Amino acid sequence: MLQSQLFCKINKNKSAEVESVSADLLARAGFVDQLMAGVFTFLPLGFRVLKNIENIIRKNMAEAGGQEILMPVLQPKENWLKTGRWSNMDVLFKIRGSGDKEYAMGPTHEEVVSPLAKKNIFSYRDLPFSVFQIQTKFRDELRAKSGILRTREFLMKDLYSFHTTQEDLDKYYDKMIKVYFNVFKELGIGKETYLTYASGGTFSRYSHEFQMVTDAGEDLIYICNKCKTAINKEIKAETPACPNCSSDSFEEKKAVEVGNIFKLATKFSLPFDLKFKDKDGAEKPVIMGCYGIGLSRAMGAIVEANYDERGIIWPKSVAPFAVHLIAIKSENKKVIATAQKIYQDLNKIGIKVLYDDREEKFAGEKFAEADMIGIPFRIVVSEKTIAKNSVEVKERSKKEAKLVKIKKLMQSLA
RNA sequence: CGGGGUGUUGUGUAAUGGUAGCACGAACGCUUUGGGAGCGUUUAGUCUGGGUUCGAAUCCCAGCACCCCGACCA
Repeated sequence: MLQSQLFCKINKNKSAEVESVSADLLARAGFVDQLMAGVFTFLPLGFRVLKNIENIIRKNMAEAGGQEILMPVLQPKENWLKTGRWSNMDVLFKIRGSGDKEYAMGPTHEEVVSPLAKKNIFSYRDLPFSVFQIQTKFRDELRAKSGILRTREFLMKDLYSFHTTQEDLDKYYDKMIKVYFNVFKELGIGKETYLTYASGGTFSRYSHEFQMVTDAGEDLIYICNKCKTAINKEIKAETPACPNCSSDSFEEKKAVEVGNIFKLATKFSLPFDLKFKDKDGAEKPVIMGCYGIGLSRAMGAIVEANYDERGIIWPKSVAPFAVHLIAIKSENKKVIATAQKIYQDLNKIGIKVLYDDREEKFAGEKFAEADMIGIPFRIVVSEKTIAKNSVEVKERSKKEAKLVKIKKLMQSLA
C-alpha cells in the first residue's frame, strides 16, 4: 500500500477530550473515526487490525470445533418476550418498523441461536456441537466511554455450545478457557490477561471473565497472589477466599473485560423448549454454554498494553502492515528507485508493506508518523543507506536500528 | 439514569459585553537531505433556537451534542 494513497490523516494535535490513551492514539493515527458517542468507523488501518484480530479468533474457534455462521442483527420481539429480556435487559436496543411492529437489535444471540438449535437437535446423536459468529452487536449503554473500549455498537465473537450433559459442558468449558488464553496470547495481551471469577447467574456458581490489566479499565479485579487467578468485585464481596486455591491474599488492579464465558445450562433451552431424546428414550433439555470476545474492545485493549510516548507499538500478529518502508527525500533518483524495487519485491513475496512514498514530506515527519502508526518493522532507504547497498531496519519496540545489506534483507525474508 | 463540565475554521486553542486572533492542517509559489523544516500569499470558525443589550463567542432561557464521575453492565 502506498502511503500517499492511504485514506486517513495523522493528527499532530492531541485531543483535549480526556479519553483513554487508546482512544487518543487510535484517533490521531487514523485507525478509527468517532461518529457519535460510542459509535466508530474503522478506517483502513484500523480495519486491517480488526481483520487480523478476527482471523486469529476465527482460527482458534475453528480449532475448538466451532462452525462459523452469521445470525441476524434484527430480531423478533417475540423471542425476547419469551426469555423475559425484552423488559429486563436495560441495554437492549428496540426499534420500530412499519405498522409499529417492534424488533430487537441483537446485543447477544441466545434468542436466535436457541430456536435455531431447536430446528436441528432431535437426538443425542445431534450433540454436542458449537457454532459461532463474528458480528456487530448493539447495546444501548447508558454511558459509552473510553473510545472503543465501551461502545454502543461493537464487533463481537460469540460462540454457543450445546451438550447432552452438564459434565460434557464442563469439559468443553475448561477447554475453552485454554483456547481463550491462546487467543489472548496470540493477540499480544496474554501476559496482562487474567482468568477472573464472576457471578454465574442462576444456573452455575461462577462465570469467568478474561480481564486485561490496564489503568484504562473500568473494572476492578483482585488477583490472587498465590495462584494468579482473579475474582471480580462481585465475588470479592461474597467470598474472602480465592475460589481456585483458597488463598486470601489479593492484589487489586484496574482491568478491562476482553472476554467472558458462561455456563448457561438450561437457562435458554427451557424457554425455547430445546430438548433432545437421550439413549434411554427420555426427553431432556439441552445444556448450553456461551463464550464471547469483544473484538473492537480487544483492539483498544491491545493498544492500552502496547504504546510509548511516540505512539502505538502493534504486536506483529495484529499489525496493519508487517513493514513500514520509508524513502528519505533526496536528489539522488536512486533512492526512490531502490525503495520502489524493495516495495515491489516485498509485495511479491507476500509481505504486507506500507510504503511511505510521499515526496514532499521530510524525514522527521515521516519517522514521527511511522512511530505513531506503530508498524513493527521500519525499513528506511536513503542516500546514506544505498551508498552501502543497504537499508536501515528498526523494530518499533526497540531503540537501535541496524544497517542490513539489501540482498541479505530479501534473502532473510524470502 | 443521577451529578458535573464543555461547545469558537478540518484539528488544537485565545478573546469575560465593544475590530473573532494564534498554531497545526490544507492550497499556491520559492527555498529545502535522516527526527514533526523556512519565507511569503491564501483558505476556513463562534452548536441550534429564543431573549437581554446601542452592541453577545461572552449574560439569561430552552434544546442538541460531546466529555468526565457515579450507577448500570450474560
